[in-house]
Amino acid sequence: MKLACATCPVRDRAACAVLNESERETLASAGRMRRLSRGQMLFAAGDEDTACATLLSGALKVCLTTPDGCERILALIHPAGFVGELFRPFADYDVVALTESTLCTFARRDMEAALRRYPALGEALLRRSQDDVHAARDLLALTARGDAKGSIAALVLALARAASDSPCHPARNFELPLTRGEMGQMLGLTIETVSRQLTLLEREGSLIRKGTRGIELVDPARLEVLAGKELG
Amino acid sequence: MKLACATCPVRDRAACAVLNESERETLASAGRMRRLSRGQMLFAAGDEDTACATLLSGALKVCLTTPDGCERILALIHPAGFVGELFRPFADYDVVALTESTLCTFARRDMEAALRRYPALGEALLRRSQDDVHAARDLLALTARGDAKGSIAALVLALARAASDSPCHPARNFELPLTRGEMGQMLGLTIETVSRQLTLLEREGSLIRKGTRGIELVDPARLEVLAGKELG
DNA sequence: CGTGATCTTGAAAATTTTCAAATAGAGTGG
DNA sequence: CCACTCTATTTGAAAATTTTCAAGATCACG
Repeated sequence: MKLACATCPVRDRAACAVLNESERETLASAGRMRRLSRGQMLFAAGDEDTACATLLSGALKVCLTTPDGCERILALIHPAGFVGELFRPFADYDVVALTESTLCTFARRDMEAALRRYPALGEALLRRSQDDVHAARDLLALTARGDAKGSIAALVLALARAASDSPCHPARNFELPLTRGEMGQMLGLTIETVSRQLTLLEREGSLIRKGTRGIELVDPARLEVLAGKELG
Repeated sequence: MKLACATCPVRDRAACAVLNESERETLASAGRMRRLSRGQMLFAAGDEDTACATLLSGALKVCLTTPDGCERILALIHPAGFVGELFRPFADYDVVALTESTLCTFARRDMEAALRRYPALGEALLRRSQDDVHAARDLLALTARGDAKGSIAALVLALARAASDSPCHPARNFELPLTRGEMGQMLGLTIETVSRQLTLLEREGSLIRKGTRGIELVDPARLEVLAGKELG
């Protein structure tokens, strides 16, 4: 499917926002729109013909599957996010849709060409890449602190922020895009530990579970304290 | 101190290697050489006049200090590595020398100007930034796997590779650039656990401790197995 | 309204942390 | 060069946390 930048929901937040109309048009002609349903894989680790993509709506996970079959989530991608690795012969990670998602994809060579043609695009991708470094480091700071409750609190807050329209304030009511198992994979905890900690947070009155995926934040401030103010 | 690119030890591996002689000369005139001894801080989190730097020799750690004073190491920087965040008003992390180190530093505005003037430099930094993403994700994959021995094994291997001249093979004998506490800060473990796991690895015959910091790899293959082949 | 997957909960087992000392090392000043 | 001191490391044992194993309970969906 052809791209429709005119109606693109992340038109002025995505990396390509730095391009002018005609530049954008040129780049768009090399791209293709794609729709994924939950669980569908966009790229697989080891793929040779790696591509890259901007996420328009939905959510993706970037994960590593170890030889023994256990999966670890390394990053979440939200709308306007860019995914795919330039300059590398193979993809290193799997990228999978967490929810119904739409994105526009580009062959890597087309993106690399555009990058050389439009220096501003390179700068935009550099900014975005540095944001990825931050995100990975924030997740790192969260993980393995020997404090499961704090990790879960921080993750819930981060997901609440991602679900919110306003950039800083967390949504009060939202749906978790992750299963318990996926939350565990992000934090290095088991499903059972995640479940138990959520139960504890509910008993304490910090949040209320609404069905399996729904969350209502009752006392975000307490979560902040538990989280130790980490994970922007 | 003025830069001496002609004798720079990372002259053709650092980001500035993409510049030609005259371009490099121009950039160099904006930079300053700096020498740090172990424990000295290059940047502190919250600094406003953030700068950036290329490491010529030695090693740096990038770390986050939580409000309650506990420190977490998010990345190690090795020679030819680039450190410092463009495009951000404040530094987010502390950067501290692990060993005697030399580096050349640039004011952020000078580097940003160079980046716009020399698109190839932007591409080089983008590559490097993507490498940082990988490094952070690899560390993430390592951390909090509920398997202290495997984490330590992988970290020792990674440090052995970093200490080696050849890019792929680990050094057989080398000095750890990190204290036990710092290793723990990287992996989310306590000093005692790190120490105990090293003792176990020695008892198993995987390695030999030589003094406090020295390591001889006796059975790297076994470490690989324990590590689960992670952390490039 | 089944049916399979996801989630919750319990209890025992394993691992890690904590607390407390003892040892080894590095650096300093005499 | 040595003794001294301060810091880092190792080790032990108890406490705390998390994982594992095992059932139930719930949910989503056809």
